[in-house]
Amino acid sequence: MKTRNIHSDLALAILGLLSLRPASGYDLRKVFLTTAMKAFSASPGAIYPALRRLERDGLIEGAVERKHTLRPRMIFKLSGKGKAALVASLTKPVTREDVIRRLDGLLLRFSFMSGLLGEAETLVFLAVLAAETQGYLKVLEEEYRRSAPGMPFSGRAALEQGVETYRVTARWAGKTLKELKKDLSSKGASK
Amino acid sequence: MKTRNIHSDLALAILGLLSLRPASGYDLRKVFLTTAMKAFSASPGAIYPALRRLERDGLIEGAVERKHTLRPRMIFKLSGKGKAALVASLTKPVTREDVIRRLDGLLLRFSFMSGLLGEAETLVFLAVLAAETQGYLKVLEEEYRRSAPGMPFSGRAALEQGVETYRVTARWAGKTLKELKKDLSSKGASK
DNA sequence: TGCAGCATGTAACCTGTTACATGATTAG
DNA sequence: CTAATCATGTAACAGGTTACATGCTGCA
Repeated sequence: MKTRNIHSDLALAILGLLSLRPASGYDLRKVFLTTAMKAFSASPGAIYPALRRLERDGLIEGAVERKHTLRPRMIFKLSGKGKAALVASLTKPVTREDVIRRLDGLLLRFSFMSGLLGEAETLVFLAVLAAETQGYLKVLEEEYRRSAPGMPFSGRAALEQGVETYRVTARWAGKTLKELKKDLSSKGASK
Repeated sequence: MKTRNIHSDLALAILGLLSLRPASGYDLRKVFLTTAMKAFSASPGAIYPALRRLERDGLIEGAVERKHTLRPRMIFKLSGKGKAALVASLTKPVTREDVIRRLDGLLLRFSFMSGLLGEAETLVFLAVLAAETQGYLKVLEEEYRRSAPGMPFSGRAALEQGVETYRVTARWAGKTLKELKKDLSSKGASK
């Protein structure tokens, strides 16, 4: 069975949220408006077309609720195919490119892993993420060393922000990886 | 004179780079491939159409170099109109929305300010950026306090990454603001 | 001779933005 | 009664991605 791949972060976010509980387009909008997922588009012009595409591809299924009343809602839930596509998307290999240009997407994928992937797979993801982030940090630090002296104030400061951002992310990934490893080994011991 | 506004980060990055020195499409690609601006698309399918649009709108001007040889290059430089549009784009007010959804764009704008804006304007930009980042950090921290206990491991960890990222950015903005203020006052004193 | 790098481009496809539009329900 | 909120959508437009395509130049 060929699982269609998910193209955009918005589609991934929708599938992830629907993996937690069924929801209407409006429910999803509220999540995007009121939680830390504000980083995503909450505009109807993005959400409703995305839902239609996901339904067209068989990744989600909509059911009309309160059919008889005058204000029906479309409640969507993840299909088997949708769950497969979501899991496939979460387990895609992590590349340096992803770390540089799509870090948000990587964090989004990670945020949904607990309910959908085993701890071993989550661990692999985190390990690669930590390594690649650390690696890119080194590259950026080296560039800073070379270039900073000749750069104008604002350019240099902006580069500093980039370095510091990757520094905390690398630290965070390392810390989180350790936590997860501890979880795993304590479970292994109690077995 | 109505200065057309710049729509994408890529267009802004191109104009910013051309404000430093004229360059060909290929030169720009190399910058995107080899410097910290890797975060931008370096694909020809993005850069060349963007250059054509900027030229169409009169923001840049292309001149064919080495016309007589068999391998001509198009060297683009910023026009007066382009510089005006760039300055206008750099001085647009900073909103909370920008901090949440387009932080990269804000940093990009900041990175080009030194040569194009006065220190006073740069200072205003940084002050608002610092305030809004700090403000959103508070919101995220509050959300973490409320939600973290009930969240699954990976969701909570992802939220932590967000909090820590905004924390360093807020700190960075505050620190950079202070540096700039010191610069300004020492110049004022020596006058 | 052949390969890496220079230099530019096109086309199909997908997605997001902005702005507009509609109508129902509920709280004050 | 009326404003806010619920709930869903459409259309024009712009932009990026991927993949493909072309031909030159310098070097080994």
